[in-house]
Amino acid sequence: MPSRSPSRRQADNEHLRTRRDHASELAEDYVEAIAEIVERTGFCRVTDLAERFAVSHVSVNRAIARLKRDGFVEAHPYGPVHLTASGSRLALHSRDRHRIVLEFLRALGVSEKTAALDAEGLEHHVSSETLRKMKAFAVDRATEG
Amino acid sequence: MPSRSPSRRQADNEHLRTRRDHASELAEDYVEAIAEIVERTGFCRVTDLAERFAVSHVSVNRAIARLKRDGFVEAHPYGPVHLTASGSRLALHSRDRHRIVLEFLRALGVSEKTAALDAEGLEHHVSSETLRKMKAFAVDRATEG
DNA sequence: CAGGAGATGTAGCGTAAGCTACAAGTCTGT
DNA sequence: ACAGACTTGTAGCTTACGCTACATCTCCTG
Ligand SMILES: [Mn+2]
Ligand SMILES: [Mn+2]
Ligand SMILES: [Mn+2]
Ligand SMILES: [Mn+2]
Repeated sequence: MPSRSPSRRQADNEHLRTRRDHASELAEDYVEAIAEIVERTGFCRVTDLAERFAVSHVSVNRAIARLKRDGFVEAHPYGPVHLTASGSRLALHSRDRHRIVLEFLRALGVSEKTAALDAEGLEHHVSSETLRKMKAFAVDRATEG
Repeated sequence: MPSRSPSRRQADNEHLRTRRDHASELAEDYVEAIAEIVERTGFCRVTDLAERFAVSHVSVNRAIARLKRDGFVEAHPYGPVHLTASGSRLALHSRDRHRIVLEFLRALGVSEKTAALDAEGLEHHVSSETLRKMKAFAVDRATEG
């Protein structure tokens, strides 16, 4: 008789993939936010991030500690938060992807507010293959009618 | 001078929305899996779920405890897992949404394997508005060329 | 050059999810 | 009917990421 559950390579497990996406999500959102805040205001403080993410400053502190540990940011007590080279690269990558997903949703006809809300979660689960398709679609809709 | 950060309603915070999406994600995926396994094999055991999600049976046990607590499943020691009425409703809803997202990715031209991988994470961040657009797009591509 | 407001840090807590190791139940074939 | 294989349960650990309460620092303003 056939086995109840045919074996499949781990790499093909969708849930594993999703858990991995989530493991890198916080770092991606933080470096993206830090880059944006620095650009806009000159420097990024704990409070800015707390407001951005709608969490307490304590949660931000702990997140920053993890980002430091992972080499994405540099920060000293009572000082502003800076991106490392690695953090900057990740920020650029994340921002690009975020923009493409957002543009794509707009091109699909989703309202501005909904697009912004959905994109924040969606972006972390979009593979490079899907991202390419989204980009092509958005560009298509922009050039043609 | 203008405040460094213009105030915004909490409901508009994208990260808050994303965190809420994640809070309901496990329940959605579990009831969806339970419904599918019951349909296919007649009943759903702890082991089936452990394999499906690629986690240990311990993680499944704890997840089932939470699902019980939240009224989505009924289960007794050493017995199979059943969906409650509430759990069945959630399963149907989740399965519909999952299918639409998957169909949509296919219609976009994403490969079968990638579509399956991406859909598992994406589905939880798709608002009803975006889902409608995705459905329309998929249907469009199916009927026309 | 004090206050005091606001920002930051720390202690301690909670829940969700993951794990290994071990204990105990169930079920099947001989 | 029972041995062994498989399944399920439990104890105890870990990390991520939320929180409140309280302590401390910084920086502006009178
Ligand atoms: Mn995001
Ligand atoms: Mn997600
Ligand atoms: Mn699903
Ligand atoms: Mn899913």
